[in-house]
Amino acid sequence: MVACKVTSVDVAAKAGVSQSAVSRTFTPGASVSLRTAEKVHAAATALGYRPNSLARSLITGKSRMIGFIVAYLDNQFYPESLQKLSQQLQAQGYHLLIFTVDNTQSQVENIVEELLNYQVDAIIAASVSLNTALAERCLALGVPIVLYNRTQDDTRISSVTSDNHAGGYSIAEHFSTIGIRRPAYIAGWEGASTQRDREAGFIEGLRNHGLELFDRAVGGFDHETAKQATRMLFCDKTIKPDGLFVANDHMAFAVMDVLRYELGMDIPEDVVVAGYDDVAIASWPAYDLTSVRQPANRMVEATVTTVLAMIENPDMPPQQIAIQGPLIPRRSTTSMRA
Amino acid sequence: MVACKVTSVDVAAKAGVSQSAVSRTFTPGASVSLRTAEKVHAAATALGYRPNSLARSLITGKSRMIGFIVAYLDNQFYPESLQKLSQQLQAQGYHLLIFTVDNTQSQVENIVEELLNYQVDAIIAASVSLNTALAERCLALGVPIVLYNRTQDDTRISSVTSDNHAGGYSIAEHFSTIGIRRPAYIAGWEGASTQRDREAGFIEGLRNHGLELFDRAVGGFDHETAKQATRMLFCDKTIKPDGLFVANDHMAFAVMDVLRYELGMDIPEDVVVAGYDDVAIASWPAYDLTSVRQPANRMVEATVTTVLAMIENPDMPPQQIAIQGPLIPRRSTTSMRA
DNA sequence: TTGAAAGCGCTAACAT
DNA sequence: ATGTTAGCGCTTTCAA
Repeated sequence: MVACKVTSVDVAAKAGVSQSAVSRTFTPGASVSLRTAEKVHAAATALGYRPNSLARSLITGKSRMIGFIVAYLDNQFYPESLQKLSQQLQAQGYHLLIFTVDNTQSQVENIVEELLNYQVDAIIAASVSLNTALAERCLALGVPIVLYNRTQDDTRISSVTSDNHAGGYSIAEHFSTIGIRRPAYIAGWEGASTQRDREAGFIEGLRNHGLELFDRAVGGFDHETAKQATRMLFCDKTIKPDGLFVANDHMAFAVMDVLRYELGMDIPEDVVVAGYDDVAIASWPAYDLTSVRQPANRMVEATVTTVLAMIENPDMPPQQIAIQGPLIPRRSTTSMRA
Repeated sequence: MVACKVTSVDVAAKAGVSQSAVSRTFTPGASVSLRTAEKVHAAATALGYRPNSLARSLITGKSRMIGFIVAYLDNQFYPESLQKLSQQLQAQGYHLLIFTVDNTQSQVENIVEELLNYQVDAIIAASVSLNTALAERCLALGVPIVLYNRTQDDTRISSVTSDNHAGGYSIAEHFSTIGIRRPAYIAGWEGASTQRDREAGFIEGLRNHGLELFDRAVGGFDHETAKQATRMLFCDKTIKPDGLFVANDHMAFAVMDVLRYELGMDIPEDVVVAGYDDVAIASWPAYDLTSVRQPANRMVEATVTTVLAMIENPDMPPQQIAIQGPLIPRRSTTSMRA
């Protein structure tokens, strides 16, 4: 019943109409009479015909595929974002072509070139930055590109993030309120704009509340590295931090594990811990981690809107969208003593 | 420097060769002289030319895209698998076109149709099953399909799983060894083959060790539902289970949270808990969960090998691969009393 | 090794 | 509303 390769010509023959009639039947908004459409549909169903998206794309110049570049799939924030993105784009008839990178710059370059070969209608780059040459190439080719959870100094590049500076600031404010005296910071990968902005906001917030950074270590957005960073901050120290802002939740969980299970410290009695992202695990009672929410829902919505708008209108000016997220105070910074 | 749409014709003109020469230069294994290739490459670089994958696919009938259907991206096992899959396929010049579903059967159907329109070279379906009609359509179209972490009764469908029956059995064995008397089970979504096999293995293992299932509830592979299931098993009960096998780790974490923080029970003193998958979080000290490892690495390797082999050779017989994974005993089932 | 020519399956003018 | 025709950018015979 189902043939191997059925083309619109086969359907046209069976339905007794022209090949273009078949094409029109499967083109939303084309002018076909009901009678013709019915005949075509009948023939198509009988033959098991489905239009070839690739051939269509070749002509229209639109593939309805969007390239998605992502590096840190072990950080729950990204699978969550990916799922929402995929769902929303799917609803609009777009699909994600996935490219994973290990975040080395050279790899990103090759990946983008390959992406462009696939004639993707746009690129969403999550958790990676593009060098200027690359960005310019996409711009020149007229392929819209939106950074997700990263910004670039180059303002011609659109981006969607949370307000990382404000988020870092609000943690400092919170630390000041609960009486932290020796605030420390565990940084993410230092090449990342999110890392930079969160730290800058935190430092500024501390300063404005009469505090200064007591210590700092680098966790590189990586679970293991974050553990090392924690040990550095606490082992063989006579004076230790009493508050820790960790650049993202993913690392904060590792940090809490080391503090509790290696160093035998109590959170929040001995040290308070705050993270960033508010991923699902943060609210699990085992961690109950104070965090700045990155509203994946709204960030994804903004990304979808921007990307689709840029596809529609290539002359749209680039957008730098920073979405405010609330501080979610939880037990990791809430002493029971009070 | 970089034009908007550069075709092989432009490059040919600039290089002073025929368009086919350009095509050959970019076709691995085609016969081109070094001199021609150099001229072409120079012209291509100058113009910023990149071959159009879509046009190529239209002719070759190979898109080098593989459709990936996935439902449970909040269960860490899937992002982890997705990342590995993407990396390995990328290394072979393939890329994943993502389709997310919320696991309603009707949605899967539409999705597969759409996938086929994109002329994907194969389909990998993670955590979903296909009805027979759908499977037959793919088979008839010659599109290889591999189920990942699911099996189907229809043996014409290839699949890669862990040995779920053996895994469930090994948990029962372990429970027997540590002296569990009232083993209970929290099931996943009951339509899933993994759920069915894990439970069957568990029950059989219990029976062979002189035990029988004390109680059972359904968690549907969902965090919240699993919490409810736990409450059902423990609230208002005079006799409670002393050992809990939860159909996957993702649910087991929710179960442990309820036991500890809602019901004030100690794990493993009051009740032991075991999961399945051995996702990263299982080894975090906050949970330290006994689990059956699903070796994502080897499962992905098997999947890639199978998929690529089927693309190469359409007549390859279907494979049902079940990969053995060890039981990883951790503190959640290891009493300190001993 | 190279170029000319014929399509891959479809859309989009253009006529009718 | 429908059929005819000309490509989209490329690969692949076929001759040379």
